[in-house]
Amino acid sequence: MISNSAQFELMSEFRAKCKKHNLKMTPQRVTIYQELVKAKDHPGCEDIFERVHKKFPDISLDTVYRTLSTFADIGVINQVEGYGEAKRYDPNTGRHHHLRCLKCNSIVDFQDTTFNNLRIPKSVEKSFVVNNIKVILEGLCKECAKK
Amino acid sequence: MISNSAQFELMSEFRAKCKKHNLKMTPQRVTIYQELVKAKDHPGCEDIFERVHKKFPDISLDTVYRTLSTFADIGVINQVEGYGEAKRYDPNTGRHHHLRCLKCNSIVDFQDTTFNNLRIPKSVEKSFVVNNIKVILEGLCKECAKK
DNA sequence: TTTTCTGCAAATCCTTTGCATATCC
DNA sequence: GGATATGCAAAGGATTTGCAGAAAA
Repeated sequence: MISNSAQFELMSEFRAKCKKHNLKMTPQRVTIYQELVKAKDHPGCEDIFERVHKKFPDISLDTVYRTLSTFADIGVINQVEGYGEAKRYDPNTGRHHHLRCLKCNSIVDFQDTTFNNLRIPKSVEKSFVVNNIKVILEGLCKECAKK
Repeated sequence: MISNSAQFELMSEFRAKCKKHNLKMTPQRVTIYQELVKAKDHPGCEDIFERVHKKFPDISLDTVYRTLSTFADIGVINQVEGYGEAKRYDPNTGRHHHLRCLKCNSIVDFQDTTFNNLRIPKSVEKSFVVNNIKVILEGLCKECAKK
């Protein structure tokens, strides 16, 4: 549960970040953000739309799409797996890790012994059967970093 | 570059796995698999289709979709980020990690100090600007593991 | 008043499905 | 010969886009 003061703080941060990026405060944006903060299930656009729609029957689905995308752009929220992109496949079924460029979407394999030997935390073992550990480094590849 | 003998070995493994899962060997499947093994770019369905199409002009796009999906099911290849699923968002922008259930698609946050303190490998630093490290444990959640 | 956002509708992209025919074992 | 795979066409789901009117700064 989030305390009232924490919620208030989140809300001011949100307003500050919007201001910084010249985003106007609209009731749609506020409602969507509030609904997001409550969510513990890493919801998709449709999920958020359904929840927001109860309080705000006139909101349209594409506003939710646009808003979530904008929020992610300015770092108010994050996108998680999946990325809404097309499926991609890897013929290398051995242990390895990925660099993922956020700009050009390239994925490059790399090896690292520390990452290979990560142990599953005890606390996780009790509630989850882990098949595999993925380590993904997200950022910019050499070419994209130049620009 | 993959040596001829390594390529031959991959091919026998491939045939063995197909046999085990009662998959027939068709020229489409062989061609798709060969094209995949050569790929270093974690291609999508459309990519594979274009490459295969040059050698095999009669192949259809949906065969490629079906085949790649089948290959992933039997573990001949792996799906990587993205998963072809809808976008999902996380209001928690702080450091944390994810458990991802492969069956029900739930994503649950967890904390772990070891994972929090992973260092970016030196070899990576030279060729990549890392924004964030993601650790994702994939497997089955408690409910799905029961079945 | 100017810039930005929203809702609507249409378009686009990715993926799956049903079915008849062709192919593999 | 029997089971399975393929190609075609159509459907389905997710996401984006253009545009005119509405709302925020």
